[in-house]
Amino acid sequence: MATPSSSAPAAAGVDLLAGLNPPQRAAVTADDGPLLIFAGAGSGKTRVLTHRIAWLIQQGRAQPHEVLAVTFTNKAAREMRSRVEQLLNLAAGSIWMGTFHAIAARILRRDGSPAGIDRRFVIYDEGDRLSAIKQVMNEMRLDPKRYPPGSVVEAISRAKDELLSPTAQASAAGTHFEELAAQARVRYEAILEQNHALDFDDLLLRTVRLFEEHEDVLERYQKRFTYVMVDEYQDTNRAQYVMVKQLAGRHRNLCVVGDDDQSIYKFRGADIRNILSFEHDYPDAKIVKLEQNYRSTQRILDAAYHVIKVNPNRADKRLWTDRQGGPKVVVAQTYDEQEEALAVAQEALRLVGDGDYRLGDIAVLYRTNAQSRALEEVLIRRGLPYRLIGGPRFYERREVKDVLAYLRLIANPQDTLAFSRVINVPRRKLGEKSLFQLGYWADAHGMTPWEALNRVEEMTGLAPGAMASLGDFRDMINEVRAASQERRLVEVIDLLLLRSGYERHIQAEGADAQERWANVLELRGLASEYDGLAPGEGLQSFLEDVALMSDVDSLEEGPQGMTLITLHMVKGLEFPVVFMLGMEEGLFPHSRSLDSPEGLEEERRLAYVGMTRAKDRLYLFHTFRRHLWGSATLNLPSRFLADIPPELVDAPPGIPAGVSNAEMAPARAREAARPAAPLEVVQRFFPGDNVEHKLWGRGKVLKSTLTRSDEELIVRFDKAGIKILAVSLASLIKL
DNA sequence: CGAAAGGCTCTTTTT
DNA sequence: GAGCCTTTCG
Repeated sequence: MATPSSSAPAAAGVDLLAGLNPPQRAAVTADDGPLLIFAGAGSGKTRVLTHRIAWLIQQGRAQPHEVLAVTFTNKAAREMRSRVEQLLNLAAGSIWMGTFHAIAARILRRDGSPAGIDRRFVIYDEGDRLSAIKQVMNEMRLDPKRYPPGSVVEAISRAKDELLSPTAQASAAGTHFEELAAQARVRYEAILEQNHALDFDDLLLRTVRLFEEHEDVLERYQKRFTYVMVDEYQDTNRAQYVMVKQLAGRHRNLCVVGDDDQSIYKFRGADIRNILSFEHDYPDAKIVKLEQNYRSTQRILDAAYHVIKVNPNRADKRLWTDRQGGPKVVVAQTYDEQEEALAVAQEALRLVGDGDYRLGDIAVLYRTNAQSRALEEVLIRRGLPYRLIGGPRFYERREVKDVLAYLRLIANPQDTLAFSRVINVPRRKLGEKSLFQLGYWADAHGMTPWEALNRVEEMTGLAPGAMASLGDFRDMINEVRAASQERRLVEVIDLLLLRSGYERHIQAEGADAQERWANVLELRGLASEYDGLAPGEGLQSFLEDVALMSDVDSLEEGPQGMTLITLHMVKGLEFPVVFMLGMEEGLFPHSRSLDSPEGLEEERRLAYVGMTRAKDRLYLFHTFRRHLWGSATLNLPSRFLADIPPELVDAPPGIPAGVSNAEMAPARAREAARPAAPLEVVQRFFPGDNVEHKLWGRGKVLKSTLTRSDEELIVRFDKAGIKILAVSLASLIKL
């Protein structure tokens, strides 16, 4: 073993074992060799991981640069680094910490050339990848309606996760669609190649291949990393699994931390078997289970346990805590999503009013991003501050992508995707014809569009106006590129925004001009952090970081305001008060998950993740009726609710009853008593019909829409105004 | 050539 | 309801 034995004298410094419980201590101080830490929710996982890293260094078992720590978000990596630095009171900059993708990118940039990878490769994000696939499908004359490009992307991505080569993918194809996807991939890879680009999956796949085919490279990394730690191991995919195996192959000091009950990313290739079969892969592995929870009350833990324990094939474990008792879990039904939102607002205000909590202590979780809308409307109307996590993502906004595309083109003229994104933004009077001409000419001469641009004067059949326009564009990019060699990144961006006309272009946009410009400025602000770097280098690493950035990474400690967030993104966070909305069959568990047992199991884990975010109070809401993509649906309570023992649940303490204002208050008792709506709906009302409603009096039907299970009316009442109502619910009499 | 309107599909989660 | 693509119109 390359490291000093574990009997090395302890270096001076903090007592790293103080305050740790016995299993935590065992994990931190474990001897060399494979180590599996089952870390339940709130069991101090990050603490154990950081203390172990610090311990290894403090004990002299490892130098900082010999440690590799892999996380799933940049944020987690940052936090881990700063905590290790705190513990050791030294700069831990030389520890390799980062996401799988960031680490792979780093390796490929340094050592990818033997595998034919250009040091200056660009990273294609989701959007880039999609447009490339669309282009391919266009060439293949595939109808995007029959074969959704998104599904093709998905299929290719899964194949890469599984480390399948294009050939292997083709022979593994079982359906016509999969065959087409495999074919599309071949062409897609060619485009990537041509653009010196790698997509997310490539980062992992190419690293694994590099290690397979160039043993000397692998060996160097194996020797270097005497200790490898992996966080969230339950969410690793095949490629990540193999990469870890390779890197830790020599010293076998592999420490993985995870919780099979919190594996929620199967849809993007995560394979829960990676953690469940760790013992099988490493028979000499030491296993530590962290089951003491430092977050929630015992009631919340018990409720969560009864939901998760239904899953077969889970490692046996159960969380416990010193925090006995606590309020019961509140389960409540509201009439619809508006009332649900009102219930959240009201209860939040009550909690804050009582002085026990601040709004920042409260999180509202939901299954799908679309659910945040009803909530936002209510919160805005009531003037309650909130921060919405997710939704339209910063790095995927048009203006952000435009500016990034410009920067990419400046950094790498071969990036044809960036080229085509900005060539006519803002408009440069280039029509389809001119651009086709350019592309055609480039192809014919085996050039990239940019190379063709450099010889635009030789092109025949190009309108003089277009030729001038293209020439101007080329000169402008060249000017900014020249500047990028000697000026700070922010100055480069300013010059770009000015000279490209993009600034004027954005400002000229109507309604959202301000917001868009604000986003551009925010990007500029992010770029300013790279001003310390050498010109050119700043641009390079900015693009690098941005490509691997996600929105959770910038999730700051909010000073105030409720947090609105999806169940997926909330993993790893905790809040004193948690509302989970839409606990309904079809929504959660989501209907798309119901066709396979594995899908349902994953939904259940998602429920478990959500429930275990709560420290003190947990509210589970479901609605009787919900607008789902257009029409109204009547939903049954989620099966997960039924799994919670009644003694852990509080009857709704009048939450919905007090909430509904008169106009949206169909008494819940009445609803409950009503028989389920018939499956076959017959239209009973027609525009023009005069009707009478118990509460609202007389009115005239404006519109009737049949949904699968109900008839929905828009009625103008003489006194109460225009209302939308469901025939099955409203007692409506035809006059 | 470009903007506007209309029609279509798809609505789970995202490093 | 939204986004994307196509068609249409100026």
